[in-house]
Parts: sequence; structure tokens; C-alpha cells
Amino acid sequence: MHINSESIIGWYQRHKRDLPWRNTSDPYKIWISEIILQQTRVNQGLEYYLRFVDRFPDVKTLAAAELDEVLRYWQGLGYYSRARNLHKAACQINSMYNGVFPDDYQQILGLAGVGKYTAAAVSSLAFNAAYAVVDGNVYRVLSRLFGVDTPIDSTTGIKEFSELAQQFLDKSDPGMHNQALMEFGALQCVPVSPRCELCPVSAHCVAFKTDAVSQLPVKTTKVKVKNRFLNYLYIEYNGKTFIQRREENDIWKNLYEFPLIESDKLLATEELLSHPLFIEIFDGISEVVIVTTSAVRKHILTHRHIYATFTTIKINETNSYLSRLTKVANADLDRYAFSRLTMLFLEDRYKTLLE
DNA sequence: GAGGCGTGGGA
DNA sequence: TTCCCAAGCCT
Repeated sequence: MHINSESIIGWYQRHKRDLPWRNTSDPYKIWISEIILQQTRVNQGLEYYLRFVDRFPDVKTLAAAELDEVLRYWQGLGYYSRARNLHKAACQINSMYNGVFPDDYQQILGLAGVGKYTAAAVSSLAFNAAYAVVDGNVYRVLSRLFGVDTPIDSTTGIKEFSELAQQFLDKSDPGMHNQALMEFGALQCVPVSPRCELCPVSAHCVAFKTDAVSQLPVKTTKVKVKNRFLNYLYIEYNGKTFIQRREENDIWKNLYEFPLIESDKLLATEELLSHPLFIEIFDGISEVVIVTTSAVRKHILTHRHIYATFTTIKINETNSYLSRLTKVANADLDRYAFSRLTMLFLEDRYKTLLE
């Protein structure tokens, strides 16, 4: 290997952003930041990080909290399994390591929600252990620098890049090396139209010299988008409404939502009213008034297109079905974690009420 | 090992 | 508009 990371580390020290998790050696806070930053940009995660560590400053505080509250702090950030696993891992650390964050790579790797990337990041950044991180940035930087066109999402690609990253690692300062490589990928060696004329290693970059920068890294799989149709029932009952907690292994698990009728296509109002579940939900209630049905909301996820409606329904009595749900005053809805889709509906509704 | 899991931003 | 993505992990 005829190039090392020295000039990338130099670039990092000149260009790095001042971020809160870079001003601490607390493995707990470094861990929290790494989980938040999974598949998430710094700008999106920064405020969440600050609020989260303010409310849950250490392992014991996090482990002692209710999952519902942890999810409240995660609301809107996405990939909610991260929050569930953070809570689970805090409990693991409590019971297995007396609340002291482990300093060993294998032990860190054993925590819920921690894979090879996060274990390498936390052990190198907090304990300077010699493990190279391999994240999306590193794939991109290494594939271009060394001209590797093995697909990064293939079994051989994962192995090849993992070995390359470990060889490339500056064992004298693994934490610095890892941060430098990721920041370099995030700010300089960006996915689209990088400014190679400003790059400190372009002279050594195989992709630059062969004009292949725009074609690296190589990825094979393409996500297939499926449609889902969600018909939510926003029920008005004496200033209160009904919500339920999602418990299935599905999108938004453990978040709250309004009573839901999922269908395989868009439903006209008459189809919704005659749906067996709708009939069951309002069974025995004499006066069920359809106040309004929202326009269809298209909620775009990476792998799903969700078409959702919110039907506002007014009732003056309850029944056995509804009594099994959580009845909540409208003013108290902010105590529960909801998906962005539902939050956006609630924000629109609140604005409408003010008009 | 392929599919599932969120959200928001930029070209 | 449409596409790709952004510091992955789990099953």
C-alpha cells in the first residue's frame, strides 16, 4: 500500500466540523451519536442528540426510563428500532457490566443494535482500539482511492472493503483516522460531483486518474417500492380521541396511531364505512357522524409509498372495542410518539382549528 | 442473504 | 418529478 491516511487526516484537521460528540471521550455519548447518525445526516440528527443526552445523560438514566419516553425523544427521526435497541442495550449494560460502558470491541458488538460499524466506531473513538470503521463514506473513499469496483453490497465486496479498511487504518491513532476518513467522505469525497480539484489525495486516486469517480462505488441491489394504503380514524369523543400502540414487527413499531384500517387499495368513503373492521370499531354506537375525510396523503419512504387518509368521525358514546384503546385528551397527544405521517396530520388539523 | 425498517435534502 | 441517498442493523 503506497498511500496512507496522513494527508486525509491533515485535511480533516483543517476542515472538520465542531460537533458535540467530538468534544467528549464518554463512550456512552459517542455510542448515542453513532446510533443517531446511522443512515442519518448530521443536520437531521444534531438536535435529537442534544435533547437525548440532556434527558438521558448516562446508561443508568436511559435504562431506568420507559421505552415510550425514549421513543418520544426519537419521534420524527425514523428507524425506530434504533431507539428500542438503545434502551435494550442500556439495560444490558446495567445487568451485565454494572452500568459501566464496556471498553472491549466484542462486548460492545454484543449490545443490541450494535453491528461491526458501530462497535468499531465506539471502540476506536472512545478507547482508541485499532478497528477500522466501514460505513458508506469509507466504501466511497476507498473504492475511489484504490479503484475497487466490487459491489459494496455483495458478500465479497463487504469482505474485501473490510480487509482493505483494516489495512489502511493508521494503527497509531485509529480514532483520528476513522473520524478523518468519514468526515472526508461526508464533505470532500461526496457521492455526486465531488470537487476533485480541491482534493488532497487526487494524485493518488485511481478513480480520478482513470476518470471513474462518478462510477464508484458500485452498488447492485435496487430497492423495490411497494404501496400501502392506510385509512386512519380520527375519532372525536367529548374532546378526546382514541389511539393504539403498534406492536407488530412492522413500520413504526411501538409508536402510537389512530385506529387503522389497512387496505390493498384506496377506499372510497362508502367502502370504508362498510368495511368489517369499521363496523366492528363502531359496533353498537347509534350516532356515527363522518365529519370529514382528509385528502389522500402520500408518504414517501425509501421502500414504501404510503397512501393515507384521515377520516374525522364524531361520536357521543363509546363501546367495548373503543374502551380497549387508549383514550386521550387532544391536549395530551404530545405525550405520545407518533409517526411523521400522523404528526403532519395533527399539525394541519391544529392549524385548521385556529383559522 | 434478501428484504424490512424512516425521514429529509439535494441534484 | 424522480431518483439517490445518509456515520447500519436485524431477521
